[in-house]
Amino acid sequence: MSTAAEPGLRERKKAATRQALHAAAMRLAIEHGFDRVTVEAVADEAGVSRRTFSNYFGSKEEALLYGDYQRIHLLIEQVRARPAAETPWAALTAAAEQFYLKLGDLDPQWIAQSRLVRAQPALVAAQVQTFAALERDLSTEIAARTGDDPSGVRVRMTSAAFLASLRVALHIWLDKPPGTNLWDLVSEALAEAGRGFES
Amino acid sequence: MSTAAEPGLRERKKAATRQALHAAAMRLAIEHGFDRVTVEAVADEAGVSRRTFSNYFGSKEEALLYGDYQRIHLLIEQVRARPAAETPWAALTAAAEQFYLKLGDLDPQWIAQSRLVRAQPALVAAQVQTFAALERDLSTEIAARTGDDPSGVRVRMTSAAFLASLRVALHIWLDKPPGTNLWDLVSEALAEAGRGFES
DNA sequence: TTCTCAAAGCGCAAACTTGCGCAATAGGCA
DNA sequence: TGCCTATTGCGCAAGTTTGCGCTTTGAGAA
Repeated sequence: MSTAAEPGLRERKKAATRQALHAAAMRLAIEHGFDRVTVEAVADEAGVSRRTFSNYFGSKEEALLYGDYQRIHLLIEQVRARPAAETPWAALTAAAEQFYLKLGDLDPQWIAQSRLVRAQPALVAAQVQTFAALERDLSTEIAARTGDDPSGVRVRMTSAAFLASLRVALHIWLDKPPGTNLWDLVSEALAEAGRGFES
Repeated sequence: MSTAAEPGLRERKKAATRQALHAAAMRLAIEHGFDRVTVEAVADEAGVSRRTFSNYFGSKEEALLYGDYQRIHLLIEQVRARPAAETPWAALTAAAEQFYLKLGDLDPQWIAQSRLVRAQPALVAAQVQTFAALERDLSTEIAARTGDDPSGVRVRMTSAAFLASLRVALHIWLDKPPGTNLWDLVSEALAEAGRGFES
């Protein structure tokens, strides 16, 4: 029961199935377009039943966005690795920077394809849920750093503002021509939130 | 085609139906509990078919939260009435204050009942969508005040931070004992966002 | 007033979501 | 090694969501 211990065969299988469903959804969505993909086809492609699909994901959108979920979750874990001396916001922005700079090294072909999928209105809407689902986790992380109450207004707002920065930057990025640098937008959004809005 | 002109009988009927569906959903949810209410029952209560329900709302949650949607929308419109000399954030906080202070005058009985309904996990999750749906509207309002681009990072972030303040305060409020003052929490959240997070 | 058209209500069908219960199986325990 | 229990996969059924097309009705033009 340590922070991230032994996988165990059972959990491995589960993770594999989830990953397979996500990958299958991505593949089919890129190939045939978002709304020409049925849950049945995805489940089929991943080798499980439709019912099992629903045991893993509540909707097609969730399955597609699971990649984003994992990535942001990873980013949140990187926050923990930041020096304890850093303030929460410093740790967050530093983690975001190392995270998004690495993201730039990905296959441009793949980025272009997934961009098309993510621009789908239904997915943009669902993305909000993905980020909101991570607010608790991030609050816990921030509170652990300062020893504050994870449910306090300050902690919750820091968490919300950070995730809102990522989300807003991503939305703006999707509206811009391909090739636009995402980190520049994230960086600008974080700076605005850092500086505050009352001035 | 002025800012808010003649309703027209057609639009009136539409608004009435939407309102009737929302009211019916609230009534039944308060009476029987959120998950014992079917769309069919709501449509029935409002005197339309299930199909028509879906023409107005994408889900039970949306119908329930339509009240919140209207209220926040109203708040956004009140922002427009603030003096042009005020900065965006000053106008937003001032509008929020007059808005939430008036909200305190509502029937405590009704507040207690709707609190129970809103605490439902499915609704808390859906609430995020409700607020996100208003980000564009609010961005337009803020941009109009300063002459900025409504899609700029600063405007979008101001909008997101303001709505996040309302949302986070609301979530915290739902977790607190009944009778807690909502405006106090909103005020604190707005102050945090106003001051910024980097210090 | 009457005609025309677009929007609204709705039935139908296909797809999606979700609680329930049963069968297979991983993992712990004797 | 062999049993016990909780978890996972999945079929089924009830309920929900959504595209399509038909019918009705408000609103503007003739």
